[in-house]
Amino acid sequence: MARTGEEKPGNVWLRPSTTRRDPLTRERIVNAAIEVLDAHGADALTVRRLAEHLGVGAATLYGHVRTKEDVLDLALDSVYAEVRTRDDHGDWRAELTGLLRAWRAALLRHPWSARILGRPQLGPHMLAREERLYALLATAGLTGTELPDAAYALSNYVIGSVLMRIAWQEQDESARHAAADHVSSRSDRYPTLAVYRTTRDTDWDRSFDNGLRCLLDGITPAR
Amino acid sequence: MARTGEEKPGNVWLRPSTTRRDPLTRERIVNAAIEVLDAHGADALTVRRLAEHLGVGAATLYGHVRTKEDVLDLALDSVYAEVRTRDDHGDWRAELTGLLRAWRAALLRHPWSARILGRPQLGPHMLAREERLYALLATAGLTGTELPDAAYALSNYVIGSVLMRIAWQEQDESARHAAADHVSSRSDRYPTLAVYRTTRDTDWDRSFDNGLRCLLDGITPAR
DNA sequence: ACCTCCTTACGAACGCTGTTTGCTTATCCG
DNA sequence: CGGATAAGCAAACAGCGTTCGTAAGGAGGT
Repeated sequence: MARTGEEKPGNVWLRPSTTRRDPLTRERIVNAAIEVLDAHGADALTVRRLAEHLGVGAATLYGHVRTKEDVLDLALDSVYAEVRTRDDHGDWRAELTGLLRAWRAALLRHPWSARILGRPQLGPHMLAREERLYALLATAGLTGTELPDAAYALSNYVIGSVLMRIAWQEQDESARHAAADHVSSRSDRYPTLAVYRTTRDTDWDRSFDNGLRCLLDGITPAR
Repeated sequence: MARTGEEKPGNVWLRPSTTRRDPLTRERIVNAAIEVLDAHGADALTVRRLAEHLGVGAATLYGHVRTKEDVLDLALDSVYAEVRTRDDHGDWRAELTGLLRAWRAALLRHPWSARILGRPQLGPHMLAREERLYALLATAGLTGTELPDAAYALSNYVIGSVLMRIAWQEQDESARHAAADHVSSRSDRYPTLAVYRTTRDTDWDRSFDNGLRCLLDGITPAR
């Protein structure tokens, strides 16, 4: 239809694009997925909606990705890309704290990540973060099984705190009140909870740092 | 049809049951759900399959439960019922360790639980477990914000370790090998991982206990 | 013994979901 | 210009959670 002799100079701008209107790529799919996830949550990401968001038919996505789960895995690794792995404080302990805080913060910025945390991650950014974690623990002087054990403990702690935080914040104000009432109205059965849970407009970040400090204290090798 | 004059003595045993063949209850539903979940995993639990397992139509379930998610929440609380909350070691620390180990073990016994951990739990058994946790920490001498902070840290750690363990064990042998190869073949990019991850036929229980010890060391109030 | 009430059960349908198939369409190369 | 090659996609499929109107069957009054 185009590209004939009657083509006039300047028509480049009229033709859709020299290469098929910007080609669908895995990267574009993942970015669009993250936009949808951030804007409307994990449940809102359906193949059809994602395709629509890309101005594309649903079946087209399957040319670039094998399943929807693939998209989620890629999206999560993209979140891990936000974690700064180099950040020189000199002090290994300060740096480790920074790494884990950044890890947690990145996940909290994308609450839908909680739904995907429960499966093995092997993406490059995720592995880069873990490499950094191991390297810092080595700097700290850990060796043998102590090192993976420490990495395991710290990872568990971060993952768990993200999960609980998101679970708590994703229910609305009224549900939280109802939960608090539920406990305090059964103070006979839950006496200790009734006392301490009411004081629970906690500063999550401070609590996280506190627990992390405890862990790091325990992990530091005996001297 | 029955119950007429032609009814003969002894026929009680032939009639289905005096009260409608044992009535469907929320409890029966939850137990059946756990059976299906344990036997075939989280994905296999569909409303129709659950109904079939109960010898009942799918729509019937909605007379006893508002949504499928309700069933999952109830099932998870049922798992928490397996956690012994009283178990006198005298020593608070030993008891706390026992409680958290039992908590983790119960969840690991039902790997589908990992899919549900990411939402607020308010069931009676879950609350009983948490009350026990708070009570033990109070016994340990914690007060003020230290107490919920410690509970938070310990919970995070348990939840996280369950999640990671299940994520890892749910992929088959070949996938685990592929993952290990993937890392060790990129030892230029992941030097520390390549060294320590290969030694990773870890004893998960020992690692868990190690981390827990670290946490408890850090949590114990200064004297 | 019959009729009525009322709880309980459920087949069928609705609007979704992720994924596959086979055809159409657009671009590139000779 | 023509034929090859790749990309895009409507339609269909099987299955999902959930709703609705209807049917079934024991309880209680007459």
